[in-house]
Formats: sequence, structure tokens, C-alpha cells
Amino acid sequence: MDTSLGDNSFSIDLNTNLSLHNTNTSPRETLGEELIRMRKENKKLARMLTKLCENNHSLKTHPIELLQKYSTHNEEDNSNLLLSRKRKAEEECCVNNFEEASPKRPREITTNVSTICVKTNRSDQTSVVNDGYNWRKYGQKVTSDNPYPRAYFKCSFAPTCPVKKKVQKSIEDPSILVAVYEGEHNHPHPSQAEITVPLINQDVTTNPTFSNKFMEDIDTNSLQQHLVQQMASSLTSSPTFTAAVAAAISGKIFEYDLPFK
DNA sequence: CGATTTTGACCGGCGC
DNA sequence: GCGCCGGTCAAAATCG
Repeated sequence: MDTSLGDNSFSIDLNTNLSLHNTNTSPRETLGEELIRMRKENKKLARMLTKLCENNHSLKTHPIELLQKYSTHNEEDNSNLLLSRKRKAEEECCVNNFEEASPKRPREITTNVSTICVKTNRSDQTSVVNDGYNWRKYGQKVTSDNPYPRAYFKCSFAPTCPVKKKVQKSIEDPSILVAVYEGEHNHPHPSQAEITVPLINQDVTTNPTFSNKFMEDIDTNSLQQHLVQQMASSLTSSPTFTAAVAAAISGKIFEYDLPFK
């Protein structure tokens, strides 16, 4: 796998030294310099954002390419494997949407199955994948292939909604929740606002089917929003930056005050 | 008090 | 036919 997804050598120093206490330069000159520096940083950030979007895109498309490669090269091997280990293979086929591989299986099980993996905090013991929909838990089982319990959810937003999902911790990495969605929602999304930003934060990896529907919604607007939030929090947490803003505002106030003196 | 979660029981498909 | 296993049901418990 190609891990060189681009040059990540960008570095931003948002906690810039504003040298407000430099007595040799006037506050206006200092602010001018800072303005120029901020513009440079802004350009840097814009480049970073572009690069991030590119990386995000390649991360999304790479698994699809791998799957396509895999399915064409190993079509025969897959069918043999499916015959010998039918049950397990069917699960994986469902996950990967190779629906034609299992003609005996009832139709409803193989329709619109998608999987997402959500990285959570290790301290987080709940098996909750917040995707904006309302889910009602109706069962929990410990499966043979995974020591972590599998939770079964039904969409409770609409009583007639047939969508179900299974959530289970990954055996390889317990901090990763694997959510398998079955079916299609027959109602609009409850609220776009309720899709939590942490989904971006939590390194969502998806298979093609789900990513097409879900990631498209969140990766552009939410990603940008999230980056802006990170920038804002970084800036506001910097005492020098807030001091500079305060100084600039007070300076402006004094300018306006002067005529009245 | 209604909604939700928990959890043991039950059911059906599949492999041997 | 039997046992295993995943999925679902439903009563009890819990929560807000």
C-alpha cells in the first residue's frame, strides 16, 4: 500500500510571538507586520487544506481500487473459498457487497449492506456509532469470532424503517467499532446537525457503498468546519494572539476616543 | 409513565 | 438428526 500520500511537511506556528512589548516599533507597525505574517500563515493553511482534501480523496478511492483489483484477480479463488467456507464468506461478501456470490441467501439479507469502522476513545465502553439516526437496541450477542459483544440496533426514527445495524468492537483494535448497516432508510435524515463532528475526528474508514452516501455529506463541509474550529481553538488558546486582538481593539478604541479628548 | 436497555430464551439456517 | 451459531423476541430492569 502506498503510504506516501503526500508531503506532510507543512508546519504552522499559530502561537506566534507578537512582540507587543517591543518599545522600538509602534503598535501600528507591529500590527502591520503581524498582518503580513498572518496572511502568509493563511496561505499556508489554504495549501494545507488543499493537501488534506487531496489526501482524504485518495484515502477514499484507494480501498475502492484495491477491492476492484482484488475482485477481478481473485474471482475464481473467491468462488472456491465461498463454496468451502460458505457462511464466513457470505458475511464478508455481504460486507463487500458482492451480492451475486450467494444466490441461496434470502434477498433481504444481501441488500444494501454496508460497513463502517469508527475509531473511539479506548476509555469509551459504549458501542455507540453516532450517525445522526435514532437507534433502538434490541439485542446483544457474543459471537464466536470476536470476544467483544455484538449489539443489534433498529432504526427507531420511523416505525416502518427497516434499517438495522450491528455494532461490534474490532478484535484487532478494540478502539475501533465496526458497524454493519442493513437496508435503506425510508425517511429523511433526522437532522444533519446531529451528525457529530467526532465522526470526522474518529478516523472514519468506510467501504465504497457507505462512503458514497455518507462520506460525501460529511467530508467537505464538516471537514472544513472542523479545520476552522481547530484553527479557531488554536488561535484562541494562544495568549499572545488574544493579547494582540485585545491590544488592537483597545488601540482602535483609543483612536476613536482621541477626537473627543 | 413511556422509552430504552438488558439479558436469557427461542428460532431457524447450516454443517457434520 | 443433532448441535452450533447468529439473529430476534420479549419480559424485566433502568432511565429521564
